[in-house]
Amino acid sequence: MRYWLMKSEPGEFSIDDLARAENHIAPWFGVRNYQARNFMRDEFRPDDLAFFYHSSCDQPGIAGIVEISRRAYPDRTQFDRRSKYFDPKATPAMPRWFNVDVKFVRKTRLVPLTELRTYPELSKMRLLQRGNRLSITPVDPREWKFILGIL
DNA sequence: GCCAACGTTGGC
DNA sequence: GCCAACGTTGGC
Repeated sequence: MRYWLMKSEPGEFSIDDLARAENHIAPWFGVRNYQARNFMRDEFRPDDLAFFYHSSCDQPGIAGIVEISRRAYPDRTQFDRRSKYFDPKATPAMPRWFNVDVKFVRKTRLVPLTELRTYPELSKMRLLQRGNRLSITPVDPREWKFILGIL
């Protein structure tokens, strides 16, 4: 079982939106970065856990915990001409983008990015590395455990 | 709104 | 395959 961190702009999709979703499950669509895609497509497994991170907002930080509930499958927004995630080079026979389904586990207190940066235990965390923009990053089990301890 | 740091594109 | 130009992310 592995741990991850997944970024979402709460204006687009927040932890509360997931909590309100039917069965507490929603697709994590719209990832259009190859590295992030590869993590989801090749390494995500059902039962993996992830921090739900709110980005590009007033208070960026960890907002909740989710569980992967379905293995990667083609992201249907890539085929939708009206979607901002439309990709003309993708075809159903040769899909380019994938998403997983995530299930709401719980909300946490909002742990701000600025707070995360203060802990030496997290100094190696991928999220905190300079210039990191990846919307999906692995989380070391020790880092995961440490963060659970400060919630 | 700014801008650093990346990622992607496309000409050669 | 190189690399300049351009686009995007995301904190501030």
